[in-house]
Amino acid sequence: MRPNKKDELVEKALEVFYRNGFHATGMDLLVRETCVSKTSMYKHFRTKEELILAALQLRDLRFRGWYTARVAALATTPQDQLLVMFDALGEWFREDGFCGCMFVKASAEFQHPDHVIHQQAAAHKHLLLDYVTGLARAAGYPDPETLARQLLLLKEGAITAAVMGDSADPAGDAKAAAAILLAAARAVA
Amino acid sequence: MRPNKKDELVEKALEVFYRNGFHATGMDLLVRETCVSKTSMYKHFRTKEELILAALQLRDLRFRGWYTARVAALATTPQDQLLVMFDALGEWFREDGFCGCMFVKASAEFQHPDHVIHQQAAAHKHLLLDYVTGLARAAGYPDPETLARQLLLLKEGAITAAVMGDSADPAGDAKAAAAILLAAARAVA
DNA sequence: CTCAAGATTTACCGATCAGTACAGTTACTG
DNA sequence: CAGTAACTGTACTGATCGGTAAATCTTGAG
Repeated sequence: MRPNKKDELVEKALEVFYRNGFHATGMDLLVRETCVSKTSMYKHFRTKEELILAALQLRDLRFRGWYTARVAALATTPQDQLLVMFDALGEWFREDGFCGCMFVKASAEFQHPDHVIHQQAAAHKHLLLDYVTGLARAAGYPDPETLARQLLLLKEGAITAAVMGDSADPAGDAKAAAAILLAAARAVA
Repeated sequence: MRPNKKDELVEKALEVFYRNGFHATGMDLLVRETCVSKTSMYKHFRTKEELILAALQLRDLRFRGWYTARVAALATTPQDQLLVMFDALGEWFREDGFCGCMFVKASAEFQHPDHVIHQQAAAHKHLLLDYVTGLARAAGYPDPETLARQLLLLKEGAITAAVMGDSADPAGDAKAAAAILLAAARAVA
């Protein structure tokens, strides 16, 4: 049971779950794609649910890492970062293989709020909210909590729009709206 | 084959799919819940996919009917309706048994953009966009298309937030943000 | 080399999946 | 009443679901 083997399994599972969905992906398929036997798979993860949770955790770390780094690269001041977070979003939308937010999909497939998977998905969103709230506070806005929640509404809405194809440039729409909200929030200060 | 029997089946399927998910709901369960034999079920709908499409169509008609009626009841002018659409949204969130947008969930479970179910889900969102664009145009805003797209970002984001529990009152946050966007759009005119 | 301990594979479990063959039942026609 | 056409219920199909028992292979110690 090499420790890196387990990571490979999670990696592959993440990819397949993201592309295929959770219920629609059977353990047999995962076993086939990872070139590992079923028993070995179940040695690493006692249930499918455990594997899903591991995949979501990896996704959370990776996405938040990429996203915050990208935002930091695109702008230096918290004020500007609140805007370029929508540019980073647009880059994500245009990536090959983009098909929505894994956590939204997870909570859609495991709907019950008490379900572990649903809660882990919600936790990811909460961490993102904390991140944006921190930016808003650092930028000196009054009521950074409300501002962050509203910016996240735009972000989540843009993801949905990107998946459902309502708009040619959902991230751009969101960024324009965000600029208005930011200006208005600043005026109140 | 009474015509109303088919409607009952769609009705029940809609409820179970909404509560349980699509892949997670087997035809056996639906047959059990509708008190109809499997053969009869497959007489009305040749495949599960056909049943899902019928359920989505009913949901589309019903939700848009309810939503536009509720908005019309809460305000008379298009200008005010663009705001109270978020009050109606909040009422929906607080309904018993609310568990997100059926079309978002459908497109999450049937991800491929070419899939019939995905497209039918996208069509619903497009009809809603047309509705809001119409309101924005009637209210006399310049660039009603962009304004409508941005308001819908807030609406979709609020739905996600309501499902994932980021916020105590996502509809209220969205309404406040919408008010700012509306004022800014008016100022440009 | 021998031999035990751990990891891996094969083959399988009962349950459930979407979908169907066929016999039985009903209801309308003459 | 007989005949028939439409409908319904039972019982089943092969495939796949998540998960496992027992056999096989690998490995390191003595």
